[in-house]
Amino acid sequence: MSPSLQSELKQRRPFTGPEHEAVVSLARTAAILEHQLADALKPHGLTPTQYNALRILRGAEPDGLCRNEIRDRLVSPMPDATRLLDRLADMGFLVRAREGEDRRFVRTRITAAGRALVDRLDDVVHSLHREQIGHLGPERLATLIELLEQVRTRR
Amino acid sequence: MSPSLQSELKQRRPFTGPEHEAVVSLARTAAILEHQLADALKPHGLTPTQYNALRILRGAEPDGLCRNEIRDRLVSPMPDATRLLDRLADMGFLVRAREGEDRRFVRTRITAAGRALVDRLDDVVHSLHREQIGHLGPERLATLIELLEQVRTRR
DNA sequence: TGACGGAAGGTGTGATAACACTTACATTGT
DNA sequence: ACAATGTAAGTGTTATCACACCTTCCGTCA
Repeated sequence: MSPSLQSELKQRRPFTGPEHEAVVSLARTAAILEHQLADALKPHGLTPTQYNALRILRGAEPDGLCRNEIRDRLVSPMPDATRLLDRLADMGFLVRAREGEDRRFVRTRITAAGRALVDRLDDVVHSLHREQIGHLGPERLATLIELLEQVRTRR
Repeated sequence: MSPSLQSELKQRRPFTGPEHEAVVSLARTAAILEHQLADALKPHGLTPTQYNALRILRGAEPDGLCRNEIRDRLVSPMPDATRLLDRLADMGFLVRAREGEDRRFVRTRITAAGRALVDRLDDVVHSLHREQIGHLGPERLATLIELLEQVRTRR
């Protein structure tokens, strides 16, 4: 067991096992990184999830996406994507319209303002990422990415 | 770049670099694991953060802890620990009292009911952890733990 | 001693997330 | 044709989070 996380959390008793420590370590690391992202985005008036949604919509240009498709592509699963998009629409960063054959679908598209904002944030977020995790270097980054994928796919 | 996460999120354009992929991968993996934990705890009426707080208080027996100490030990940083503890107090899982010399401190202690609940949840959570991440085996777990610690400590 | 800064804790309020439920439309089967 | 089922989206409500501000209390030092 690594003594460091234990002392970080000032836990008296050790973890019940390496699985425990790994899951807690993963949760804590992700929470710290996301908190830093939230701080970086706050001056621009976006939350991490909102930024994520706008990025998804930019990537889906020029076709746009329906609500559930956006929901499924979000990094962290979110019910109630409706009101997430409502807020972004209120801010003028996306527009929605029922169009096409199947009238159940609402096509959501990023606006010019939304695209400009996301483009502007690219540098901010990219440099944050480098700052957060760049010190690992290519080799350890590759290992980390591989391990995380193995966690998700249970391989 | 791993093709898998890209296809998971159905992103058309690739990540801007390994740092980007690693951070997104970390966030997504942690979100999935936490969501599973939330599902496992829901039947017992606790959120992951509440469970975390109760675990901390159990580990701090018999002295208890003050509010800020609990806040700092939480896996994911949380302002407003006051009302987190309020809810747990309302449920009868902890008690608070001003005692001791310095009257600014409020000592928080887990109750018998709270302790019984956390004890009962130990098995649930432990088997969840094994299910979530046990397939990696000791060696890869150790590597993962080490890498995550290096992310946090920027080494 | 008493003014001040800092720390611990709490409160008010708005924003966000989570959950159950409802509406609208499309498809399938009889 | 039309009821049954399934899917997309939205709504109502509650719980929780997050921020700014306030109160109490301790320690320090002029």
